[in-house]
Amino acid sequence: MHSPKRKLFLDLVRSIFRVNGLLLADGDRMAEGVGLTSARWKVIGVVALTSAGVTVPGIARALGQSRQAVQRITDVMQTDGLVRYEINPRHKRSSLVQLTDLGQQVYNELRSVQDPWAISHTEETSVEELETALRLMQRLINKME
Amino acid sequence: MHSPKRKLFLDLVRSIFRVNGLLLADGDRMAEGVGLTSARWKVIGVVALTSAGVTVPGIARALGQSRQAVQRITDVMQTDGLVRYEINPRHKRSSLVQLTDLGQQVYNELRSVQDPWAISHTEETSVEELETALRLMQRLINKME
DNA sequence: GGCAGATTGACAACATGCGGTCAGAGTGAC
DNA sequence: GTCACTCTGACCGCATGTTGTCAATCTGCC
Repeated sequence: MHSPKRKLFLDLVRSIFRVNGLLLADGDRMAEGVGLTSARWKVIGVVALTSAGVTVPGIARALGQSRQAVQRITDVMQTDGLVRYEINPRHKRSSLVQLTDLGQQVYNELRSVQDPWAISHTEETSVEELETALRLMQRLINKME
Repeated sequence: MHSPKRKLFLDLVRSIFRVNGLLLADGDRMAEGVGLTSARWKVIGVVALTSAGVTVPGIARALGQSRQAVQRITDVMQTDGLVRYEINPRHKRSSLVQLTDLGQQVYNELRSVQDPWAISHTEETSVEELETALRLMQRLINKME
């Protein structure tokens, strides 16, 4: 059976692999100026949005990654002074990750680069297209996770 | 300025990261039965489509990856008897990668698992949605690469 | 209180991707 | 032919992600 959807979907899968790689490369270039990497601005984005602090496994769940991978990133970011670990009143071993002043400053700088980048990549794309694509992706996520 | 596109796009980016990870996990599960990994069926797919044989850098360009990454995969696949290197009449050092009989057989098995998987993930999605998403992704690829 | 099961941190092994570098091989302009 | 440039294979180091395991901690149920 020659389903046109099958080919379309596999082409889409290949394009996702490709865009993923290009986004990481683009992200690294953008983050370079502020001393970050793609992996770190993924993490810093989650931390910045939660003023109360977040545990490492919490970040991992938000990103859909393993807690071990996130732990390694946050450990390095602590060494670099971007985040600090605070005592978690609700868990003796699992501390809360919070941005330091430096971390907040870096996040602000990141935003000042990231926002124009995001906008420039959507100039030729309508809101409807973006919504359609996003819905499709979220449907896939729900199916697969 | 609070562009709704900005947030939509960043949400889309996050979903791409997530789907990429889930696809690799799904791919590994699927490929497990036939003794492959995600990285290998990406490569085997390119090789299978070119009966004349392809060079390693050619596969890398097709996948948008570094030739070093592909080289390592094909070296392992040669050891496992899935591909063989043939003399390239047009280049003394860069040989052509071709599927062995075993490789062709594994590719067929892969297809028999991959096709139903692809179709099952598009049941609730229209051709138009798939085309819109694919166009959007390809536009991004052109912008970024 | 006590116990089973889930969560977490720490550590390890491993796969996959990137970039850099070097020397050998092709290519094109002159 | 020669020279500059590009492409290629073979290394290397490194970042990021996965999984597995173990012990400590938390949580919910009895």
